[in-house]
Amino acid sequence: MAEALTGEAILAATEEVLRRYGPAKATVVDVAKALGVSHGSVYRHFPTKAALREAVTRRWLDAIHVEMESVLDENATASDNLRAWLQHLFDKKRLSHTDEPELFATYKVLVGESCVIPEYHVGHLVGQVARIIRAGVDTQEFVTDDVETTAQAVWTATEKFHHPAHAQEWGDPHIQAAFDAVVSLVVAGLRYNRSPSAAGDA
Amino acid sequence: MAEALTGEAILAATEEVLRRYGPAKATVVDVAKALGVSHGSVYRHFPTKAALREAVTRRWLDAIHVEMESVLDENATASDNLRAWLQHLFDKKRLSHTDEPELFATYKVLVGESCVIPEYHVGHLVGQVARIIRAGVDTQEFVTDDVETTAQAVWTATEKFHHPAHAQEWGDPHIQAAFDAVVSLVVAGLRYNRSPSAAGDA
DNA sequence: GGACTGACAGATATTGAAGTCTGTCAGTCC
DNA sequence: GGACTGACAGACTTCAATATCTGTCAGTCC
Repeated sequence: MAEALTGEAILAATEEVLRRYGPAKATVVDVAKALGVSHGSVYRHFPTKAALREAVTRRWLDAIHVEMESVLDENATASDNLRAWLQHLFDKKRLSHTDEPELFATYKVLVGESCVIPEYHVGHLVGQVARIIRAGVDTQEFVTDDVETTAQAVWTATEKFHHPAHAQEWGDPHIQAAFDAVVSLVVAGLRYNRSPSAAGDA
Repeated sequence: MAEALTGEAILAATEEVLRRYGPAKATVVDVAKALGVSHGSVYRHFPTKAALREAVTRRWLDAIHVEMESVLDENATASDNLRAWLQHLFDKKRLSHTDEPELFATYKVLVGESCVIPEYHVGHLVGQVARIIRAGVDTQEFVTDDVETTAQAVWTATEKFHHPAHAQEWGDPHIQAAFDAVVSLVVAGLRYNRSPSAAGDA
């Protein structure tokens, strides 16, 4: 034998095969062929094709999580951090969509195949938003009585700029202006946000 | 002959046929059959099948526009009006989605077939949001230097609660809490919103 | 003579037979 | 004896033949 077949090698080969053939055409046999083994061997490391695809997707999302982490600047205001973080996420997704539309479509399909993967991804990123907001609350730049709920609200309010269902709208020439308007509205809201129950009063 | 074939009668028959067979199966021949005429007659009133479907969709959206108009209360605060208006729109779409999923899917397909129809619908509703915001600015309840842009931002920030691409998430038991959190954030932002260009300062 | 019909051509959708893929497992090989 | 192979069954896709639909228009009928 050449070298032991590892899960990592299979993941790399799967990524390459997905890149080349797309999610609809990529088969387990293609992955095995790229590795020079029979497809039965792939099933010794991953129980199903779905599990293999999910592992590839998770690896890809983890890289995004690490990159987003690096955008945060401890010396900046919470508003600036939030704005920069949201802008970075938007730019990343938008560029990926315009520059490598097939790869973007591939990962869109992969993420959509599972229920747990989007939860994992969104949960992680909302956690990062919550940390930005909590820092803002600590410096009294932001006001909120429930950081988690507010972070989720910020995520939801900016959905158009990160949810792949809206990707086709990212080509609109006015999209950056729309982003700025929403983020300004949201940041203004964070400066004096109220709990839902106390929302009706003056 | 029984009675003159009118455009209105054709629209009603088309709606019924779409309801019965769904957008994929409904044919012009079905519509003609329902009216007891040949399909050639339908083409005397509508140039193409697409035009016929678009006319049905527009009639349906116009009814929604009228209904949304009626939600506004001149004596309420702008915040209450905005909240009630968004809630009414959300409830309407959510109930339609859960109670008549096939009809909802039908109109989702019809709206998606055209580019001009969504623009028409969104343009009209954002106009109503703009009127609510303008009233709030007049009473000094809201602050903004560009009502149109801000109305668009409110629409975009609440996209999750009216865009059909998010319909499957409307069944989530926490969706109303998410709605309340986003609307509270947005309303707080309207009370002291800033223009995008002035957003970076303290 | 103007509203309507129905046969028609080209485009689109359906169907089922043939081919491919997934996941398994008894057997091979070091 | 444990990693790997490759033939296999059943599920899923393709593809091409067949059927249906759209849009037209010459002709019918009050």
